[in-house]
Amino acid sequence: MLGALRARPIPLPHMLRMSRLFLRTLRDDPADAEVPSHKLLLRAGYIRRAAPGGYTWLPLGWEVHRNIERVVRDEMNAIGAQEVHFPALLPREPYEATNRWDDYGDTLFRLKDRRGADFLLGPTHEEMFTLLVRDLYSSYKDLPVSLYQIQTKYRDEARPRAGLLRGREFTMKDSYSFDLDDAGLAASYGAHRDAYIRIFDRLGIPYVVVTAMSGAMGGSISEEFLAECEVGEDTFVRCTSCDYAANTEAVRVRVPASPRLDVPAPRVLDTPNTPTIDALVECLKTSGVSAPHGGEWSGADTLKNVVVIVKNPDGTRTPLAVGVPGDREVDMKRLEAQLSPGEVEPFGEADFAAHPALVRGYIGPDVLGAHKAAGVRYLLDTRVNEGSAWVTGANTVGKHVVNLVCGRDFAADGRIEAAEVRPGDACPKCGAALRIDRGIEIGHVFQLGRKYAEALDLRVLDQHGKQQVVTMGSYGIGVSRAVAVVAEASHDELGLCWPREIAPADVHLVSTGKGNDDVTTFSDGLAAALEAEGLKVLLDDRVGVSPGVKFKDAELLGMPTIVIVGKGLAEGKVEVRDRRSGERSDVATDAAVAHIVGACRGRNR
RNA sequence: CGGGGAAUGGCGCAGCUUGGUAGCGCGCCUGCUUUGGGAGCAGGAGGCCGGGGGUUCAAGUCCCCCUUCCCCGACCA
Repeated sequence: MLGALRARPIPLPHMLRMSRLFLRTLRDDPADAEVPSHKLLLRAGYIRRAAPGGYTWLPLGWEVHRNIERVVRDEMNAIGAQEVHFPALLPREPYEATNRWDDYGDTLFRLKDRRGADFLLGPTHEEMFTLLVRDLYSSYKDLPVSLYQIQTKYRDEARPRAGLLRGREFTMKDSYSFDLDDAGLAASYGAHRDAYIRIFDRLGIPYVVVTAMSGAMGGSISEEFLAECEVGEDTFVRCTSCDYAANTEAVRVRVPASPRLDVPAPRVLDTPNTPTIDALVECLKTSGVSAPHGGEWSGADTLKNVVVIVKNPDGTRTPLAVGVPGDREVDMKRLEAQLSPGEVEPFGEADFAAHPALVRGYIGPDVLGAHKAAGVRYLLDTRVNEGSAWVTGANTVGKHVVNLVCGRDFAADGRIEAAEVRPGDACPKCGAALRIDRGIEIGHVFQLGRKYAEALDLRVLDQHGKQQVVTMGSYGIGVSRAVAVVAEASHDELGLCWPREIAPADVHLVSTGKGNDDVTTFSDGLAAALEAEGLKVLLDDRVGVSPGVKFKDAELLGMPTIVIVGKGLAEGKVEVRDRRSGERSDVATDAAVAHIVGACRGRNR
């Protein structure tokens, strides 16, 4: 009877034995995975989908996750931040006090307990941290302080996708700084920003720091760490000459002053069948009317007035007209970011019916503005600057106005950045051409200011015994997302290639032995010797699995160093391969430990 | 939330058009052979065909509803 029980070798402290590891790799790509990180993490047995937008971490995946946590903790502790841990299940009241119960919209996971009381699953924890500090601290002498946690966060995303890259449950490190004054906040912010740079460098993630909008969080100065990534969801601009980089939502266009052209008085033209900019331009070209700049008419000479509905958090709907150059689309993301927490919706049939002064395709500034005929607030894009001349709708079907000069012939209720940004546009900092790239947000730092402290009454006594509202910073890193981002940044056609800092093991030792031969004995001894040197070893000690399968698995799993003990042993050699470069070398058995340790310590990537 | 595709064993897929015993490859189990690039032979286990309603003598297959997944758009660590 006892003989029928499987032998259970006592594992060395860190040893991962594939014969016992809870792992099943897949030969084929899962059908519902699209992006490389999702496919590979699934195929290599790091994660498994358990719910819409929710993933189970298998042993190797969780190892990577913990390694990333370790790097994050290292660097957070190094700047003096202290770790705490809140519940993920939170009461409604604090979020009510800051209005985020409503402002967060449908993305907030709301639920009720058995008595019908409202709860939420935390999407971020500004409120809880603020309350915690308020409860315990009341003096300037207690500041500054920075607290952080590594927590499971919940967002009821409209569309979870791409595996770990955007789930509804994910792990985030969020930290919060508390300072007495703006200089202190700037220092805390700077410390976090520097720590983030060290963290992402250590994780081997290529990233760009871009200026960002603070969005629904409120606050002012804000930067995002974007991993450059083709499958990323953020679009950002970067200067081809200077160091300017910004999220497209946050780009602030600088338009040179318009030349003071001597533009004739405006006049109305018959422009039949010109509800679109293209049709209008064609019509102008054959109209005999010349453009104020003397050149040929183009879409850039037209002023397009787009009407949208702004849906406010309280449910009310306000129309808004935006004037942009006709050759550019309104970038709804940019627009919405500036109207936050309002949401932008298209102006529908019913809305046109409710505003008869708005003639679709021929809307002009004459009727736009809070106190004009249509009663619609009117904002002009930055590109429509003072003194510039335009062709625009005459508020009558088939008619447009030419030579309408901004400031001279029309005005708006204000300004807004609404027009799309395009590659080649001028950099707001140095004027060189901008390029546009995609990235995925892996970190976000911003100076929250006093919004939360005010809403939740976080004050301390200053040196003069006066109450001062504390100023806060908020800093996030997507930990689970980082796992996918590293996989995205670091793989090839064969599989994953983990940077050494976060790999589940330093060495993947492939033993082609049959269980009771020299190869097996040597492999076990080598693995133990490497462990004794402080390396983590994943030992493929499976018997009856062909070498080809083991090689494929080693490449798929992605440990930085692969050691093969097999037929070379007869000549006293083992093979050492670098997973990333593919570089391989035969090493004498008696030099193997030193060589492998050197390979693992010599480079850190 | 709009538009498009899909859901059949752990994974990849066929079967649906034309209703009638649920199949193939991989993986898994047993035995023998094999052992440096996802092995061979033989024998097995494993499936309320996403869920619910209908039509029918009979539904994986036809009809309706729901859920989930993927892709493209609107939103985020």
